[in-house]
Parts: sequence; C-alpha cells; structure tokens
Amino acid sequence: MPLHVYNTLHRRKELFEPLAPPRVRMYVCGPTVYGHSHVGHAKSYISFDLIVRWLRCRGYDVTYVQNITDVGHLTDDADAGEDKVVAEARQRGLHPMAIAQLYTRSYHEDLDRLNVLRPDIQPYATGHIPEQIELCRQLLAAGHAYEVNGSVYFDVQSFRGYGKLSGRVLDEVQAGARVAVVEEKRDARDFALWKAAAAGHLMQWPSPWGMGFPGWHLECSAMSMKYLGQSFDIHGGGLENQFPHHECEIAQSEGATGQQYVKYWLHNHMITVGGEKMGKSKGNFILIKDIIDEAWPVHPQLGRKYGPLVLRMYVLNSHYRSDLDFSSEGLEAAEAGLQRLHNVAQAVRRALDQPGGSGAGLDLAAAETAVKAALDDDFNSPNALAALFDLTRAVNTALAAGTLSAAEAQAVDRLLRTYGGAVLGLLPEQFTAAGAAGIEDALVQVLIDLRAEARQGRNFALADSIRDRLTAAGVLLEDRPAGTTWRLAG
RNA sequence: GGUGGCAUAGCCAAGUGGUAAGGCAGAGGCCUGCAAAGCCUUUAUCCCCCAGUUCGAAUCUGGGUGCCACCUCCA
Repeated sequence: MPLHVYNTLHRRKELFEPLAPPRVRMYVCGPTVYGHSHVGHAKSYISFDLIVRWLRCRGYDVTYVQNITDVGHLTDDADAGEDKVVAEARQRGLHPMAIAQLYTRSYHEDLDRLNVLRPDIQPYATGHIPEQIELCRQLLAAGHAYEVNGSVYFDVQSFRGYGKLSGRVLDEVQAGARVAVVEEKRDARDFALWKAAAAGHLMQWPSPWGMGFPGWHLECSAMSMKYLGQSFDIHGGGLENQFPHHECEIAQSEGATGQQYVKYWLHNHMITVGGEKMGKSKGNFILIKDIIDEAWPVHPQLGRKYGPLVLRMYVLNSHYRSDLDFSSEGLEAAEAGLQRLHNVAQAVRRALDQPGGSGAGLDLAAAETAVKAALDDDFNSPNALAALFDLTRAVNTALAAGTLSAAEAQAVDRLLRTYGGAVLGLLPEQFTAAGAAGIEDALVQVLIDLRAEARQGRNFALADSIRDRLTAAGVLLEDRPAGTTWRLAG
C-alpha cells in the first residue's frame, strides 16, 4: 500500500518516494516567537506531527527540522516596518532575546501538552547569522542579488523558476499594490536578503555590507540546507506562507545551489473564526492556553477549559488540507468522541487481565488495513478515525457479549496503542493518575467497597451519595456485571 | 484587477464515475435499583443552482450564485 501525498508544487497527489530511503528529511516553518501560540499554530503543528509520526510508523528514518524565528520578521512587508520581536521587546521593556526565550518556552509548554513531538533540530535564526551571510554572498556571486546602501536584494527577474510554487507569473504580481515601493530596489518585486540597520536598531550583526540583519525568507533556506542538505524531501508550512515566503525560499536556495531545493511541498490549511481567518490584526485569535490551560483566564467565547487531547482530536477530525472553522460546538463533539475512544481503550486494557471469551470473530486485519489506507492517502486522519470508530463498536459489542478472546483483546490493544496512541497521539499510555504508591487507587477502592455494601443492604441513598460525591471529585463509577470500575473525568 | 480554494444532514466531517463513511447532538428501545458506560433501531431518495457528457455523476465539462485565502505580516 503506497503512500501518496499532495504536493503543492504540482497541485496533485503524488506517490511518495524519498530521495534517499529509508531516510526522510523534512523541514517545517516554525513560529515567530513574539506572542503566545494560537489554535492556528496548533492545527499546523499537530498536522505535521501526524505526518512525522506516520512516516516513522511506516519505517522511515525521519529527520525533522523546525526553525524558531527570533529576528527579521517585520510587521509590514520585508522592507519596511518593525521587527516583530523587537517591537514586543520595546513594548515590554525587555531584551529581544528575553522575548524570544519567553515565547519559545510558552510554545513548548503548549505543544508538549498537545502531545506534539519535538523536532529533532530546532534552530534559531539568530544562531545562524553566518550561514545566512554566506548564502547572501553566494547569491551575489551567482548574479541573483545586488547590494544597495548596505542592503542586499534578490533579483527576482534573474531566476526563471520564480512563481512555480504559487503559480504566479511575475507580470501578475501587482507591484506596490498595497505596499509602498522601496525606491532603492531595481524591481518592486525584489525582496530583501539582508537589511542595513539603523544606528539604534536593537538586533544587528556585522556583515560584508555593514551592520544589518537578515530578511525573513533567508533563514529558512540557510538553516534547512545546513541541516538537511541542498535537496531534501519535504518542506511544510501554513498555506499562507506559500507566497511569498516559500516562493522566495525556492528562489534563494535554487539560485544559490542550482539544485532542486525540495521534492514535496506540503501546506496545511487555515483555521477560521466565524468564517474569517484567525489573525492578530483581526483580534479574533484564540490562544492554545485559552482552551487547555487551567491557570489561564477562561475565554468568554468558550466558557470553560478542555483537555489538551480534545483540541488535538478536534484538529485531527478534519483533514490537514481543509479549512477548519473554529467553534466550541466542534470542541464539544471532539470531547465526546475522544471519550468514546478512551473508554474502549480502557475497557480493552481491563479485559487483558480477564480470562476472555471464545472469540468474537473480529476482522482485525481489515480494521488495520482501513486505518493504514486512510493515512496513506495524504494523511487522511478523519478517515483513520472513522475506521477506529468502526473497530470501537465491534469491540464494545464483543465486550458486552463476553465473547472477546484473550488473543483478540491483545490484538485490539496493540492496534489502539499503535494507531490511536503512537500515530494519532490521542490515547495515553496510562489512564489513571497512578500515584507513586498507588494510594489513589486504594482509596477509591475503599469507597467502591463501601458503596457495594450499601447497595447490598438496599441503602441506595447512601450508595448514590458516594457515587455523586466521587463524580463531583472527578471520579466516575461504572457498574458492570463483574463489579464496579472507575475512571477519571475528562 | 490577478491567482488559488471551498460549497455534502441540526452541527462537525469523509467520499473525486457505480448508486451517500464516521463522530456529535436528537428520537425510540435494551441493559441498570437508579445512573454511567455500552448495544440496537432511527435521522440527507440525495450532495448550492442551471445546463451538458455518460448506461450511470455528489464526483467530469460549461455557466451562475455564495463564501474564503493569497497577491503586506501571519501556522
């Protein structure tokens, strides 16, 4: 069953054939660390996390690089405006590096909780100034760039392939449509590789062209090629970066090396709110912390907090290449669906310790095939989930009838751990908050036993009181033929 | 003005030529002391509209309508 991926470069699904299997080298545009991450970041990085996890599950040896942008990302276009990190630093009276550290930490906190695996290498733009200067020199030497007043610009007309990713023809790019044209550029469509810095600029470095700082597009080319080579397999990012960012990356990289930069370009689509793109300028963004961080104020639009895996479930329940209109209703549905998955996983793990039935005749091979086929079809997580839900019903039925055999229970547990856990990242290794000495388990068991005695004596008022008070404390009881079990809420 | 994308039940969401997955919510039933969990049944004669191609289209073609994104920064 071959893997197919949608390649933005050719606008179609293609057979995935890495340049040097079993190695897969992959780069994804990381965040600019000047604020807390919002759900748009969550969608993007959960999407690429799934992609990495599936590639690894398939046996590929993935090297995943994701940058941290801490310089050069301007509030306006690439030639005017203020550096985003510097602007935030000025506003808060902190050093730009303190801002970068603060929000990098925040980013990691959020994504760790969303069960997003960290990249293998996470390079900072400010840590790679020499590499960026070197790339500038190569482009100047190759005749693809020119220097004016201490700034270096890419000469767009010198690169024939410009526009091949975004499908834009140079003539169609409306020069200066909504941006003031920078006079010193030869062509309004040229973009900055290196910018001369004013005397008081907070972040600047010496270069052959004087003190300055790198343009935003440059870092991704310099760092991706440093760690992955001149040609690598996958480059990912948000759809809005397709043009100009990724188009510029191709021009810079291929202009400098003469080699094909990236084989497969993958772009995740956007999260919208009320049908509009979520953005800082629109003021309609919702932070990851708004949803999952108990210590963070409750967002008025949400009314409450959700578990981190609920947000992950919500994102994975739609395809990475489709828009997602954010809503609390969607979150609620994801929460209930996730709970269903967790319930069946827990039930199966309980069954592992039981004798087991004579066999329910589950077609586990078919179930696994369905999940794999979905993921092999451009990482179709909604279909993979549907297959898992089909399996869930079959397993629940078998469990209720007591027919699930020990072998089947083991096989189902393996399937759920692999696909629900390792690949989709939705099932935890352990469900109970087992303390070091397991004291919680013991205490809950005491209450369960007391309640059983009460029920035995038909004292349902006391029995219900115990159950209600445990429920209020977040411990949910479930009476089964074999006895009462419990699980944590959420 | 240019480029790209999307329109499937109350909500979310798959499906890209063979006769509408899955989840949530709702209704009825089973189970239960009552719940919870779970199971069963049920909820789109139809996929924005109009033409066309075809034995056959939600799926292809043409036209229209609506929405979104990019062409400034944004995952």
